[in-house]
Amino acid sequence: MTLTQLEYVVALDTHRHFVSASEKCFVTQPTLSMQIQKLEEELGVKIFDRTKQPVIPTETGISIIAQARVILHEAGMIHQLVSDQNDSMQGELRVGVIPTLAPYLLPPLFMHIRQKYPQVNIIIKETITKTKPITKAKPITKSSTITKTKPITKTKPITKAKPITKAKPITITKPITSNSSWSTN
Amino acid sequence: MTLTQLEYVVALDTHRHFVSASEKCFVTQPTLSMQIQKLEEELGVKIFDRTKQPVIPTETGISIIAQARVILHEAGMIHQLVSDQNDSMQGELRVGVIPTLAPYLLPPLFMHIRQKYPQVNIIIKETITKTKPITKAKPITKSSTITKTKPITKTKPITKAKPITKAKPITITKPITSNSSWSTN
DNA sequence: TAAAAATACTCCATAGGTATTTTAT
DNA sequence: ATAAAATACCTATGGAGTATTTTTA
Repeated sequence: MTLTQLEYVVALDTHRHFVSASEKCFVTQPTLSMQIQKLEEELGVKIFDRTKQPVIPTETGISIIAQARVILHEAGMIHQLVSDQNDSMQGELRVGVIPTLAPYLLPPLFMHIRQKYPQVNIIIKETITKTKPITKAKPITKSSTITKTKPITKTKPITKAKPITKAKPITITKPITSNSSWSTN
Repeated sequence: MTLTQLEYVVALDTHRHFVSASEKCFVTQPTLSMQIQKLEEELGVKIFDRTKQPVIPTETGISIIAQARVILHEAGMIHQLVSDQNDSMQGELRVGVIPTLAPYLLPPLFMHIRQKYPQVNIIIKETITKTKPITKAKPITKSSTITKTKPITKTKPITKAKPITKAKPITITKPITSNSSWSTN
């Protein structure tokens, strides 16, 4: 059993026609035909009744197709899950610190946040104790829209602090996208 | 993304060790290693932190593994589903009919039931109108335990009725079993 | 220095394609 | 007669193996 086979089954159920289904899957009719045959053979059940026109799912076929949809959906969630994890933390994080502590507190915090949530823009405000120490920040939203944030390049306090050594470069790893239905990309 | 890859991921999470995991999957260490790398590459995320000993899942890895388990479970349900459909109807079906109608009613009914629910043992009782026409039958249970039923061979009324022609042989189609975790066989 | 994981290659099983035949409208 | 699905055959991608190197305890 392959995710691809399940895709084909769902496509065929949707179109009830081998040629149209195969086109939607960007493969040829024999390919789709063969893969469905293979799955049927593996499961030991006919999924579609080809004697009818248009093709119609069998009794068991109906439940198999339903389950196939579930699986493909769950499979798609994996991609979803990854991009969520990448994008979930984005926005501004405004931090106020008193100058004395800044060099000690900020660098490790910074490194950690930059690595884990590269889309979070940290804004430091050094203040003295009397003024309101922490500015109310814009909420960090879970969003997939790319809100352009200014890159974190040499904010004042950082330059004063101990230089961040061995900071791993923030690599933008783009997943290899495919146009399959269970891929969310 | 492959179901196999997800299997490997789950296995590695379980054993936290490439060699042991690969053994449980009946493949070699490089094979498992490669497939996990491929998946990581496709998703654009490291799933496991190999710098630690034993290997531990990354932040995102944890959620991916959880989802992988869901998918494999749902995939296993397909096999489950098929055997359910085959085995769900089993037991005895006692039918009482008056002799006059028997030849007309029984053959088509019989064929249908034998084809669809081969594990159902049909027991016919021909009676005259006065006696209780339908014997209370044992409930047809949904069970996976194989209760040995007497094969349907030449029950009285059938021989009298019009011979069942073109009855498709009840083929026991055994799916090609594999010992993978998402296969229920 | 032993293990554990990654690489390098080789092989072959099979997904996929092209051409054609068979089977239904 | 025509469209649809199956079959035959070929190609090539990639899953899996063996051998080896790199790497971490």
